[in-house]
Amino acid sequence: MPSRLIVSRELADLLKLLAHPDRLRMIEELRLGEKDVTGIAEALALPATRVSQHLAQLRAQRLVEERRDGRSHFYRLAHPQLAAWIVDALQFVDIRNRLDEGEHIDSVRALWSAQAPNTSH
Amino acid sequence: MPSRLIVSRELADLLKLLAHPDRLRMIEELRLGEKDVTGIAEALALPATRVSQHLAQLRAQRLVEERRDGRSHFYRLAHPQLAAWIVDALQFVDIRNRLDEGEHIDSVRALWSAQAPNTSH
DNA sequence: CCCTAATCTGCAACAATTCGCAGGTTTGCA
DNA sequence: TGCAAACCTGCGAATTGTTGCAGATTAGGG
Repeated sequence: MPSRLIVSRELADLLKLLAHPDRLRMIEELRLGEKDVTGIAEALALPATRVSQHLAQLRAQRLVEERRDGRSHFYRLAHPQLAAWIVDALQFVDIRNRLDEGEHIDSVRALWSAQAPNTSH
Repeated sequence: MPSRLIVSRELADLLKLLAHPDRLRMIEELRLGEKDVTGIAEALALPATRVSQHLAQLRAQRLVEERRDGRSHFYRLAHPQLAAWIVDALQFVDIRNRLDEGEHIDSVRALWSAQAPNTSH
């Protein structure tokens, strides 16, 4: 009965997929709704190719869903609660000597989930 | 204000640390209380050296705390709620064609958190 | 003091991930 | 049909992660 082993591998694969700064920001970016590749790339100041590669990975494990409209591909979170679950992880990051001195965990949490600083509109 | 970038990197580091089947099982193993290196190694059928290496990583990011008693080093979760948070991630793993057909998410969840099958006592 | 148990650390080989770039596909429009 | 916009995929080089093994450390017991 190696189910336990199997589950630990599945979980590890999921966490590995999430364990990249760009992908985390992308998920956070999709928190409020769908967005197309170019939109994500601009919001996060990343090359569109990289965003596309990340999206392919997220898509492969069904974390995002795609909708095509003309030449644009819109992506949305398959599980909207994923973003909230990720924010919950902040309680486990080691605060000492990380995050510039004086920053409080709650302010960081608020900032992370805050609306992006409107790169364009 | 690159705080957002910094936070995404911190989160990614944390998830990267968790994204290993052995380490996930170790954390689950510590869910109910402290255990020494040999105890963990036996319960999970892993070489003690590997367990020690994993523990060093978890320790470095303060996810586990150490207590020494004689020659044994007992480890415990720094944040007991971490184990529950990890179990929550099961809702995001893609079920199709993973987990042997017919297995239900709830049964997997129960199995994962169930007491280990007593390898020895 | 010496031996052993329990654990830790350093290192090298191997494996996996990341990322840019080149080239391909699909769609809209003239 | 031809062209350009928006995306996707394949590939190779550089980086990063994993793991066993050999050799320290630390502590208990003669």
